[in-house]
Amino acid sequence: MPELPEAENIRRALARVLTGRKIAGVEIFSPAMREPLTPLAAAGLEGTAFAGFRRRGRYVIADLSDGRALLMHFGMSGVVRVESAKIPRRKHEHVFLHLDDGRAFRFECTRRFSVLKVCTLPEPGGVPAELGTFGPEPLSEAFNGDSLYRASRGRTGCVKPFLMNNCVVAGIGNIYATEILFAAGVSPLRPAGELSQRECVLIAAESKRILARAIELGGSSISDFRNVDGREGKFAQELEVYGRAGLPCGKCGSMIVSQRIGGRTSAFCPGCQK
DNA sequence: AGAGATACCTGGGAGC
DNA sequence: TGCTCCCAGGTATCTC
Repeated sequence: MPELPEAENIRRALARVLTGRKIAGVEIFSPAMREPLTPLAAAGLEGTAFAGFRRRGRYVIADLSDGRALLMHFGMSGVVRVESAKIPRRKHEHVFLHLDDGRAFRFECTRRFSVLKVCTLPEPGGVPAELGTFGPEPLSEAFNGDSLYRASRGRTGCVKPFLMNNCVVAGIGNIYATEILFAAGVSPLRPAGELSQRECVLIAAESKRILARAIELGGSSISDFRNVDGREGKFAQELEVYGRAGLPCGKCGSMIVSQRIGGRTSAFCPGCQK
């Protein structure tokens, strides 16, 4: 499903094919999503152009020529395509933003966990209010072992939900949190506040390495910008523990176990992760 | 403030 | 075969 690396690849692809392109019309087919789509139709988007594309965590922010922004989140099944509006609508395509060249920005979401909404920005280049509490970007210098160590002090909850908290670091989801903690050799059950500084340095470093690698591999799967479903990204082949419960660990041979932590399925290797 | 539970939604798979 | 049940996922919102 789309996580940060997939959102980054979607951002890059949209920037390539949509920057400068004008919206000619809005067509909504099924308004019910995480937030209703109906306001999109009344937002007066006709005639505005896509000025640029940014990303914050798993959100992609499309800056519009009128100073507003189109905020998008892909939930767990969101897919965007830019192709002819004449291609018959797929079952779960909920909205078309018609473009001035006969194509459409087509938003598909099977499980309706996605977000697509128009936002005002607090200042030019700022982020919509709902993203204001987000912590640092994992690939930025602001996120490092020291910052993670400081943020974790006093936290009694498990490290895995801590790492998945957008306010701590933006955009790390279940799959990548699982893989990062395996690579760092840290059990997902460890209380965040008990991590050593050295472990925080390792977790931050592995976060950057794994996310950068996944962005690199995700890029190749969407070259034609048709199918941006994260499940088809090549990083899936490099997962070491996620989805491998019951199978032997590739490093030590121990059985990978699965446990619900913070309401999420978590796979880890009891031999490698302490 | 922080932690945990829950609702939202659909398709796919397991089990009967 | 068809039915029911459960699970997957991120986030907002609720309670404690």
